[in-house]
Amino acid sequence: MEEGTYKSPGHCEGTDRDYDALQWDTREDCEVRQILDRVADKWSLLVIALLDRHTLRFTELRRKIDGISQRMLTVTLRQLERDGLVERTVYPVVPPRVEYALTPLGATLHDTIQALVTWTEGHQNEIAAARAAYDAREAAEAQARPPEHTRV
Amino acid sequence: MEEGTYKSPGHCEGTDRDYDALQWDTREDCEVRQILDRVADKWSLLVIALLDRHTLRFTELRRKIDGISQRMLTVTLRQLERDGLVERTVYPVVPPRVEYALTPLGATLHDTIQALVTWTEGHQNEIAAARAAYDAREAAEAQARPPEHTRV
DNA sequence: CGGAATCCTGCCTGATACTG
DNA sequence: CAGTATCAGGCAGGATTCCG
Repeated sequence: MEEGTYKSPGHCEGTDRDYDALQWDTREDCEVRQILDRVADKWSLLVIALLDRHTLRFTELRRKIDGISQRMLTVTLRQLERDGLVERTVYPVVPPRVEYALTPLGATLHDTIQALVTWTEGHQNEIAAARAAYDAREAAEAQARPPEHTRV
Repeated sequence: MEEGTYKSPGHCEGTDRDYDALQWDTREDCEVRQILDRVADKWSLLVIALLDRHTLRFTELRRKIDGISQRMLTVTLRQLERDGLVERTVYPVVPPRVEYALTPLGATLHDTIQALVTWTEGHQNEIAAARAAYDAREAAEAQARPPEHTRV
């Protein structure tokens, strides 16, 4: 990331204006897709969710977000900071102390993200059931299905 | 992906019960994290957002979601179907016709996701401004910063 | 403690060919 | 059309090391 290098994964030069309903994907300033990719990021979402009002230190975040590598936490925090969603405060003390907190903008996003978390918590049982049903169906079909050209 | 192989990226055996505030990350049935990773997926989010009431065919989704590979669309749709969020209907006609639509459960998720999309659309300018400010600050610091051990 | 730098692996994309 | 299969190439991300 040199400086302001938007690599723009989405093309942006999408000239297909035959969209009738929704197609904010590529067009519509094109930035929406880019921001959405950031916001809809696995790690970003967790960081935003955790920074609900209390500030957290780097290691605290690392510990709370099980499975994240220190590199990805760094990268994620930098991105969120650049996007103006998270504020990074460095205290020039002997053991370095860096605290992260949501900016006012980040706080508004937190509400939305929290809704997503709440939804997930409230529907995990239904999803688990759907998965079980799907897997059972799959297994049954695999059973009944003749081994077309399964070989071996 | 053999059949029901939950590889469980999150450990689940997290025994650190020193969490005081939020730590739904690893514990709390542990499934929340897994589902959240699915829901907070770049492609899943776009698919759900696009399937707002109208059903869409495979190719239609592919065309609307610029940048997605056919493989990832297939994978994403399968996962969403397994999670009971998307329903896949196959019409046994000569040119195969497969339609995807949100299930009732998926529709409830759509509302939440739509809120995220709306937030993004409504704040893209602020984010763009924050990025510009951040980049300018970075550039200024890089300018003023002495080339410590830059070599060459 | 909070990173930055490096290496290295694995997944994703993109292209192509083949089914039903 | 709606996939599945395969291979090449790139890059995102994990693990490790070292520095302020």
